[in-house]
Amino acid sequence: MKQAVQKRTLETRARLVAAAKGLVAAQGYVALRVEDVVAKAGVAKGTFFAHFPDKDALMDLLIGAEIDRHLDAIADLPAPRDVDEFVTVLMPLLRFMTCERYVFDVILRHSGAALAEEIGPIATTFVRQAEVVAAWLDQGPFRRDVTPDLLAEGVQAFATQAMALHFCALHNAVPLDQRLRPYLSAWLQPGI
Amino acid sequence: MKQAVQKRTLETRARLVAAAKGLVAAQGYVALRVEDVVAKAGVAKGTFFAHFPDKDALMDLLIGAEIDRHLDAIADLPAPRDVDEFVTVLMPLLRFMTCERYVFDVILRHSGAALAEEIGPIATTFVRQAEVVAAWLDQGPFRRDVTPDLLAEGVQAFATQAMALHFCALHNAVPLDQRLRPYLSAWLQPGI
DNA sequence: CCTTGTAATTGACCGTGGTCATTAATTGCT
DNA sequence: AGCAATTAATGACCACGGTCAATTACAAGG
Repeated sequence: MKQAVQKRTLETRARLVAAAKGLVAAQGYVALRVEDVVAKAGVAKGTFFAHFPDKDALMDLLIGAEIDRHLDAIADLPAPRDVDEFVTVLMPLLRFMTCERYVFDVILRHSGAALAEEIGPIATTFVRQAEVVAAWLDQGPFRRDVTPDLLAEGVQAFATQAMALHFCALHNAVPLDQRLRPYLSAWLQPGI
Repeated sequence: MKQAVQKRTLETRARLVAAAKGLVAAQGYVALRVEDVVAKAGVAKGTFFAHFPDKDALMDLLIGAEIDRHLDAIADLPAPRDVDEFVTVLMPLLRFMTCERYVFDVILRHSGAALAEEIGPIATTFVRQAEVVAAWLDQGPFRRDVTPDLLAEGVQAFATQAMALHFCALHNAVPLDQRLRPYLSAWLQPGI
């Protein structure tokens, strides 16, 4: 006896999303409160959680949509001919991803990876880890070729890395693209 | 009229940390509640926040300490001679970092980077992004050599990437080390 | 040993995300 | 239209991190 989804349901959901978008446009993502969303949408709090498992799911939706818009703008472009072009094309997307610390955190949480920040104990351990690793690499035999998929994953890894470092107090003097370029040069064009 | 730090202060802090460690050992990191910590330490809730800016700071401390222990075990070892050894040596640390999803999130937050997960809207955009990038890379002129520091940063980026993917429902069938090896091969030994 | 200034502690209180038993609206069926 | 079954909406309630004005413990000077 499965019933079709009610029109009312879609309307409510649309009102919630619209309200959320309005509030985000006005005050940014961090400041978004579920209570404000339901108030603006004119529904009860419980209703929100009947439509979204939690607040993060709404954020996922909103931010995901925005990322999609950027990808739409990128997808049709001709393939970049070098790293500089590559980075340039990617920048608008990366700038959105780093428009707010909170946004980046949400993206991390809903994606899956990370690197070096403030200067708490964990950050310190990362610095140490970097030193240890660097010492190893200084004396090992290393370096040749791979698949596009693997390369693409690598680009994501380095982009994430660059963005993460961008939020680190000690490093955010360097602009994001300047941070990313050497990574991508080394990854995409080793030995040049 | 600056006064020396009181012995009482150190004791209280030590009791808080000890209580927290005990609770973590018993129930893991996610389940840790500030109220439980103060109860076990025998102090009021406010006291906790006189010693730590927030709960995350405590987590930072606990997890950072654990990471340090792993680095201690690693630092004195002879430099690994190939990627396999490299990965093997790194694994205990990475396994700790991924022992709980929550732990990995805390590390991400206190470090700074990320990649591909569950399969919400954002994850979808990451897949798309990967496709777009892959298509580009398929036809561009790429590849050669760099500094140890940059290499170390790359290792961190790929490790994070691998860990992040490890939490992704679609990918966690592959063991972490198997995921990491191709990354590091490609990054450390391009063209081989 | 009191006094006085500072540091440490307390716990009632708040904000905000999330739950759930109850109530209201819809739909399908006859 | 009337009835039952299902789905949507409600809002009082809870959990838990975090705050802060008030209180207590401490240390130094007289």
